[in-house]
Amino acid sequence: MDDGLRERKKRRTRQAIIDAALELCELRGVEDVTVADIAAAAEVSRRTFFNYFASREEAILGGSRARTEMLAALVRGRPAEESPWTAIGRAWAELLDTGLDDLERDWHDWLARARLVRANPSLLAQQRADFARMEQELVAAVAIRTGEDPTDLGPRLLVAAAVATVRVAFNDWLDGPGTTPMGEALQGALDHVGAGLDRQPSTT
Amino acid sequence: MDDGLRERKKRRTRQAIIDAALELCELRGVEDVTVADIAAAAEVSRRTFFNYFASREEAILGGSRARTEMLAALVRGRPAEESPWTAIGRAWAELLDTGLDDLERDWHDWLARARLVRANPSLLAQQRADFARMEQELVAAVAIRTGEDPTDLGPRLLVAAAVATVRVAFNDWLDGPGTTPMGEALQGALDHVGAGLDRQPSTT
DNA sequence: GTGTGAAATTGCACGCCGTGCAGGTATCGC
DNA sequence: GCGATACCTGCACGGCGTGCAATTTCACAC
Repeated sequence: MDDGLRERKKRRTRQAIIDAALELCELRGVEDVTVADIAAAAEVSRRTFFNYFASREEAILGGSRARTEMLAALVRGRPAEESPWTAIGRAWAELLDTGLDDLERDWHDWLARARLVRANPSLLAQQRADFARMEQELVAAVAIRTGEDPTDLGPRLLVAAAVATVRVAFNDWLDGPGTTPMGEALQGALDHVGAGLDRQPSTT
Repeated sequence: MDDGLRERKKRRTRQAIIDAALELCELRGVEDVTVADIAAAAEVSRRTFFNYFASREEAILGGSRARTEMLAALVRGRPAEESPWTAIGRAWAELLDTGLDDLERDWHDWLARARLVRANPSLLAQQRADFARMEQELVAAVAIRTGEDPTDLGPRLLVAAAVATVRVAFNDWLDGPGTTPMGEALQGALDHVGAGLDRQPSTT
């Protein structure tokens, strides 16, 4: 993992910026936090902030890339006999179980960020960009599983529908009382959509 | 339609800004066009530009709101016996046929903007915001059709999948040779996804 | 046509964002 | 130790988006 002093310092600085951004936003509201504020709280210069993140929003939503890559890896690791749709659902379950839930703080921060986005539309663009990246990663992962080309329409449609489903289910879960585990909500939505959507309500 | 001099002037100004933005971007590239440039080309002050559009990107992608509302209206107008999924597909076909195709210039500009977005990722955020708005409008329209609540999970999942499908199919069509009409490409993708995605490739 | 109120346009100023550049500082490999 | 290299920092700059007050333009009644 390249554990020189240099790399460790960089990781610490990066995390300090992410933490400072989240904390300040929770404390004072997203709109009242400037890059200069975050940089000061993380004890770096404003210029250094931009060496780590391309925008204020990227720092606030920080770390989504790592989670996305983990999800893609989990999809690639699912048994080959699972359909792509099922594999994506199971991979999400794995991510929620092992990737986040035992790291208490990660899970807490994740929820905090999700609530920030819901409360503040100015972060929506960044979140959608994150979802777009997730889509790309998952298309690649699915294409490897099925032997298709990542530029084929099939896997792209499948993954786009899956990501859209997860996004809606996730937001719905956030609005709810939070009594049922999120994994179940996700799985339910994926089952619902995966079974086909072109049904008359009356034929149900 | 409120045809005072005032309103007509406002519409003309708005359209002048949209046209100037698109033309300058096609001519010099999106990154080399500032708000001041657009304002000058449209013969308004920079400040007035911001009275009409909240951002540079909004002007470049201008007019998407009107199309979205037309699409929602078409969905509401589809026969009640059509499933929501089918209704969305048919509404899109109608929009492509009557809403755009006979207005030659609209269609041309629409394609130009789509190519701008593909060539320049800085516009992606705005395009995604437009799709998000479309999702909201369509959820409302579908909920009216089915008598469901717009906050229910069902219509939101259905519409999210439909919009994602349209987005992917549209981008795929843009990359292709353009020989087959776009309406067919859209319909094919919607049929594919609507039939259900949780299938093993081998069972096809 | 003329006055009056409402609405739109404009210029100005401001704070913030994101980036290129140049010089200083810390780390690495040897 | 000691260059080479990567990183941090301050500075300056252009561009964005907005509040504000002055000014122009339009609508409407008389």
